[in-house]
Order: sequence, then C-alpha cells, then structure tokens
Amino acid sequence: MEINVENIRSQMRKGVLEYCILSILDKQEAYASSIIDALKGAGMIVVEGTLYPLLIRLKNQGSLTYRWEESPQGPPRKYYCISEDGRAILHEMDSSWNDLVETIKTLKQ
Amino acid sequence: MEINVENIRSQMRKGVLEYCILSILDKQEAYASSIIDALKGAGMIVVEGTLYPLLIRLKNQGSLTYRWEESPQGPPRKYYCISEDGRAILHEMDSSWNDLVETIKTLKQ
DNA sequence: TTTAGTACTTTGCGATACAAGGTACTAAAT
DNA sequence: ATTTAGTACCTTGTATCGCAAAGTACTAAA
Repeated sequence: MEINVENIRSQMRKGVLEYCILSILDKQEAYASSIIDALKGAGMIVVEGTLYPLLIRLKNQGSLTYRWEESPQGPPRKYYCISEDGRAILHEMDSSWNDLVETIKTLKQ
Repeated sequence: MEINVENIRSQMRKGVLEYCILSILDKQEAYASSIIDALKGAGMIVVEGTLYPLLIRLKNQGSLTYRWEESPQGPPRKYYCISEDGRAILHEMDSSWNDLVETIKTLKQ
C-alpha cells in the first residue's frame, strides 16, 4: 500500500470544511466560486462537487440563507449569508477545533 | 435542526484519528485499551468500535505490526508497534496537519 | 450559429466514525 | 464446579463526508 498524501489531506478535511465555509461567510457573504477562491487563497483546494452539496446542506440546516444576484458577466450568482443559527454553530465549531488542536498538541509532546 | 456538538466533533475527528494513533505509537508500543486511555488523557473520547477496525486497517496497510503478550490479569493483549512505513506516513500526516492548522488560521484572520 | 466562459446541480463511489452486539479468556465469588 | 465480573478483542450495519464525473443553463464574443 503506497502513501497517498491526497487521501490523507482529503480525510483531514472531513468535518473541517463546514467550519471553513462558515468562517468565510462569517466575514462577508459570498457565492460558490468566490468561496473556492478564498479557500484556495488560504491553501486549501476544494472542488465544486464538494462545495455545492455542502452549501445546500448548510442551507437546509438553517445555518445559511441565500439570495440571487445578477452577475456582471455570465449567469446569476447565488450569494450565501450566515444566519444566527449558523453563527451559533460556528461558535461551537471554534471550540471543537481549538480543542482538537490542543489534543493533538498534547499527543505530540 | 438542533446543534449537535458531538456530531461536529465526530466529523472533525475523521481523518485525524489515524494521525493520533500513529503519533501515540510513535512514542511507544501499546494495546487498544492503553491507546484509548492515551486519547482520553489528551481530551479525545474514542470507542472500541472505532479503534479496532482502524488498527486492523493500519496493520493491513503495513503501517503497524503487532505481537501478543500475556496480561497480568485477563486475556492476552495485542501490542501494536509502528513500522518504518508507518513513520513515513506519520511524517506526511504531520505536514498535512500543520498545513491544515495554518489554513484555518489564515481563514480566521 | 457556434464557441468559450461562468455558475449551479446531481449521481455514484470510496472512506471514515460510531452504535450495538458478540466472542473469548482469567480470576474471584458462590 | 459453576457462576459472575472484568478485561480484551472483533464484526456488522448505518450515517456522513469529500470527490470525481457528468450534466444543465445563462451570457457574450467570435
């Protein structure tokens, strides 16, 4: 069995991607492509097939709302915006993430 | 939809648990119950039904070896030990984890 | 009319964590 | 001798997640 770095990273992303999306939308509303750009800018490659279902999931959970807006070029864009429920979940995720970072720091000592 | 903290943490654990196990076994060999104790001591609750299949997976990948040892009390224990391949994967995981922590740090700025 | 670019969506798959239940060995209590 | 409690290992089924691949639809330029 060979080392598969991409799979390692992909698995680590699980459960953290939602956290990333909510963190991005906590600062300003955005549509899918701009979210992907923001993630890429922070060093995380995410594809559409991952992001769209995730946004729909978060919307169905009530963590996000959205509105359509005409694009200056191309089809209309779906701008997502974090809700109050979403902010509450984001705070829980902040705790969970910080705890996880501490846990691993402890294990590496 | 209510906030489910345990699910958030469970999802974040995905892909990180292997990393935790290899990190523990990088320091010294251990058997399942002692690994669970080490994780608990660092603040991470993991159940047997999660750990055993994971150990078998890592062994089949060649990341771990094991040996049986008599217990002073109760049935024999299966002591796991990290292999050279396991150490190589662990180093990849170190990089992946550090990158992920940096990515999220960037996103939260 | 065609082509390129942008944006949103869906389907099927592989991988993971977990709940729940089961097997087996040892030692102490009845 | 049998039962009970404790320890340790294992398996099955389920829900969830990230991703590859393919598709739909709108706009503008060639």
